[in-house]
Order: sequence, then structure tokens, then C-alpha cells
Amino acid sequence: MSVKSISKTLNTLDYFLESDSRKGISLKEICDHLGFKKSAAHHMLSTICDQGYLYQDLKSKKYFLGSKLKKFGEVIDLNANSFINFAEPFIKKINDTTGEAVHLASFEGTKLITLSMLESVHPVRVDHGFLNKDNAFHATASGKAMLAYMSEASQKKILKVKLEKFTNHTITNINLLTNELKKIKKNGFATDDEEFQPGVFCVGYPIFDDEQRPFASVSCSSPKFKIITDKKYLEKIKNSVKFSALEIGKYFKKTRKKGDKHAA
Amino acid sequence: MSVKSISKTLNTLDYFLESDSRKGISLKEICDHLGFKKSAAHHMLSTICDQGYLYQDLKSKKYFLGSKLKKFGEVIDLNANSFINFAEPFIKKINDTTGEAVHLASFEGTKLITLSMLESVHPVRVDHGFLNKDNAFHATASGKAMLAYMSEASQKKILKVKLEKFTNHTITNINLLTNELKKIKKNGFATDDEEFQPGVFCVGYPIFDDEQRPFASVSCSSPKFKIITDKKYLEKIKNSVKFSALEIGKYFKKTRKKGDKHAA
DNA sequence: TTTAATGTTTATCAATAATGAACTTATATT
DNA sequence: AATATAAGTTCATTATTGATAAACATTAAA
Repeated sequence: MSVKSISKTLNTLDYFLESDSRKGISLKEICDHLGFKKSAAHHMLSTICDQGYLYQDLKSKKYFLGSKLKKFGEVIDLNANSFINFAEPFIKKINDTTGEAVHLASFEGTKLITLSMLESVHPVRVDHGFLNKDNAFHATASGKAMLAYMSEASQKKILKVKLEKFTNHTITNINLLTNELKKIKKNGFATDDEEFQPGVFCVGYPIFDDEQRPFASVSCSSPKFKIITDKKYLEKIKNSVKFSALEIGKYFKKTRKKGDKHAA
Repeated sequence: MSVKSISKTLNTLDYFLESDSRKGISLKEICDHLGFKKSAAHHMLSTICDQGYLYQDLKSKKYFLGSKLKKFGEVIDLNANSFINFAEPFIKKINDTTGEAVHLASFEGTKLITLSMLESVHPVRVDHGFLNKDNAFHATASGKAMLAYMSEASQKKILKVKLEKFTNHTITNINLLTNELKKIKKNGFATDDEEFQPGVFCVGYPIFDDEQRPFASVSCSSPKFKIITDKKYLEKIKNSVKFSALEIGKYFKKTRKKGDKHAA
């Protein structure tokens, strides 16, 4: 069960993030885009403004992001940036050797998140930019690479949602997926054979923390036809991703302390 | 009228900001601190997690700030940082010459906000750190310096809330305050004579944007007894703050464009 | 100045969020 | 390891609350 007025509120904040809100957003625009009645929206926005998450310009009546939200960024930066920075050169290395798009992923609860990415440098490139992968744990190499090494309990929680069918190749059957995960654990890496986007083949390796739990993953995406026509190409990618995944994993040997979070 | 479930939600997010949430916060702790029933809190938190603003660790069940909140920081940084950076050396200059605490303030809607600050270097120092000044427009030199130069309509909106009495000197009568604002406009600067904190005297000058509207203000806080015992001290502070306020105002002559926000 | 459009307030009513109990899972203690 | 205790989750019920629509106010446009 979810609380409707909370969803609406957070969807509204999302809208400020997606659209260019620097010149403010009017009540009307918010209602039009999110399907709210102006009266209800007004109550909602007043409440949000009271708390300082948004504010309303006194003259134009338009709404702006409140500086309080900036503080969250500062707090979260403190936590996550050092890992991303550590990983950066190794992500770059995959990108340099393969020329393909590379993604560093992690997860928050049951959601797959993208920590950083580098795009393909090839003319025919795989461009999935910052596609929302929230619910694509089961359909991506990044997701499956982590999933395979999680406890059964964690797997269950993540997979209890309906497995969305992104392409004809997406594995939406839980049993088939469980088998796939076992295979991944045996092989040490995951693939995504057009399961998320047609024509795109990905290879993903898990990154383990100091307790040998999957904390993140790196993946490399390439056009499927290249994999088919050049058998050695897949090997090249696999080697590159594997190497970087191992190197990034060394982050935890240096810096992480016991009792930290991320105990999936 | 405000929407209760929204307030609760945002208060909850605030709690993550105030407390050190890096190791997660339990449902219990949230309930204890904010006075929620665990059942209701669970519904609320599930909804927030669905939207990615928080997430729940699969094993420990504790809640963490979601990386989505980081994105707000990035967007807002883009907007505001350049002004703060521009102002920084002039804030520093006041701090250097007086040794007292200096604040750069602005406002969002009807809320007074602190953009940056430097603490006093004196042994007996005025330490109001990051005291929440949301509702202290009427009781601070920063607030009054901006208020004095706003349109009547804007003044009215800001002052329609109950004027909180922080000290015996706080002006809580709207008529007295209106007179005070007129005097400020005539003098060109505002003072806070123990109106916000006992024993603290502040001087504040407004900073105008390219349309001659008050956009921000600088203030300098010193112990009241220094002002009393050394008559020249106040002049020294006033000169220093005035100079910096004027210099910071030059920001708008260079960079700001028409049609921007902040049309108070 | 009039009209249109957007934003704000209010009172009412149906929908929804809060409740407490039952249940499950995790943690602590013996 | 077994039990006890505490924390987290789910469910059905009911009262509260948030959505509504209409009236009102303000701003922008004609």
C-alpha cells in the first residue's frame, strides 16, 4: 500500500528535477503535467513550501527548488563520491580499450542505480544514456551480476515485483531467471543478450565489498552484431570488464570499515 | 491549510539530514523521534522508498538517503553557487577587518535563508552557527535590510505570520516594525539590537540585483558590550559591511540577465 | 476597462490514511 | 539451541483528512 499524497508530492519534486526549473514552474504547469486539480495542488505546494523544499516567488507566484534540497546533495556526496572517484579510472580503461559504453551500477534497496557511465565512442553507438533502470534488475548485465551473488532472501525481495518485459528476450519467468543466476555465479559474470534493449549485448561483472557481498557492478554494452560477427570481440570485452571489476573491488580492502551499511 | 502526510514525510527527510544517517535509521528511531505509529510510519516510508528518495537496506531494514536526492543538489548548485562564490572574498574581508561573525543571507519566498557565513575569531565570540532563521525576517539585521526595500505587497506576505518574540527586544508589533523599516530605508542599513539573540548586536546592509530589488544582504554580528564601550567600533563595522555589500552588488552588473527569478 | 486566466480560500463529503491487533521476522538472553 | 523480546510488516476497520467544486481574488491580456 502506498500513500497517495506522498507519491504526488515526490512526483512533483521529480518534475522540478526533470524539467528546467530555473525560471520557476507555475501551479498551472504542475497541474497540467501531473494531472492535479489546482486546488489540491495548491494545498500540496503550500505544504511543501512551508517545509522549505520548494519556495514560491512572491511576485511571479512561480515555484522554485528550495535550498534545503541542496543540503541533501552535500550529505550524500560525502558518502558515495569516494567510491565513484576510485572507480573512475577503471571505467575509463574499459571505455578506452573497447570504445563501448560502460556503466558502473549499484543498488539501493530493491532498486538498481547507475553510479556513473561513459558513452560509446563508436559512430554506431549504443546510446541508452541515463535510461531509468530502477526496475531492470532482472534484465541487465549489471543487475544480474549483483543479483546472482546475493542471499536468497535478498533475491526474493528484489524479484517479487512483476518482471517487466522490455524486449522479446527479457527473462520474465522467475524460474528461468533463477537458473540464469546460478549460471552467472558459476561463470563469474553476467550477460544481457538483448534483454533490455533490442540489438544491445552487455557483459557485467560484480564488485564485492570487504565482506564478499556484491556491492556494485561494471558492465559494457555493445551492438549485438559486433558480437556475432567477431568472435574475439566478446573475449576482449570480457577481459577488460573483468580486470576493472577486480581492480575496483580493491577499494574495499583499503577504506571500508566493518559495521557499515549495504549488507545485502 | 497544510497537508499532514506531506509534512510528516518532509519532516522525516529532515530528520535524515539533521542526524547522521550514514549508518541508516530504523523505523523505530523514526517513530520515537517524530512521534509516529509504526504502522503509519511504515506505509509512509514504503512510499518514500518507492520513489527513490530513501531506500531500505535489504538485510538490516534500516533506511538511508536515496541517491535521487543527490541530483537536487547538483541542479541547485548550478543556480546559486556562482553568486556565493563571487561574494566570498567580500565576506572574508569583513571578517578580517572586524574579526566578527559575518553572514550572507537571502530569501526564498517568505523564508530567510543563510547562503554562507564566517564565524567570529574572537575568544568571546558570538556563535549562532547555523541557527534556523526561517522565521526571523523581522528580528535580524539581514532580514530587515532586505525587507525594508521590498514592495509593500511582499512585506505584507512575509509579515503576515505571527512575529515570534525571540528576546525582550524583538519587535513583534507590525506597526513598530513598519516604522523601523522606513527608518532603515532612510539610513540605508539595518541593525539588530539584541532582537534575535540576547547580547548580540548586528549591522546589515542590503544587496540589490540589476533591477534594484533587494536580493540578499550581508550582516556582521558583535557582542553588544563592545558596541557600548567603544563608540568607534560600530562605525568600523558599518563601513566594512557597507563596502562589501556594494562590492557584492556588482555581481549583478556583470552576470545577471533580465527575466530571471527573484522578482520580490 | 473588460475579459480571461491563474492563483487562493472555503465548506463539504467521499476517499484515504491512521489505527491497533495479528502476524512475521530478527535479535538478545538464558 | 531454545525461548523471550523487540522490531518490522500486513490487514481490516473507521474516523480523519485530503480532494473536490465553487466562490473569491488577483494578475495578465485584450
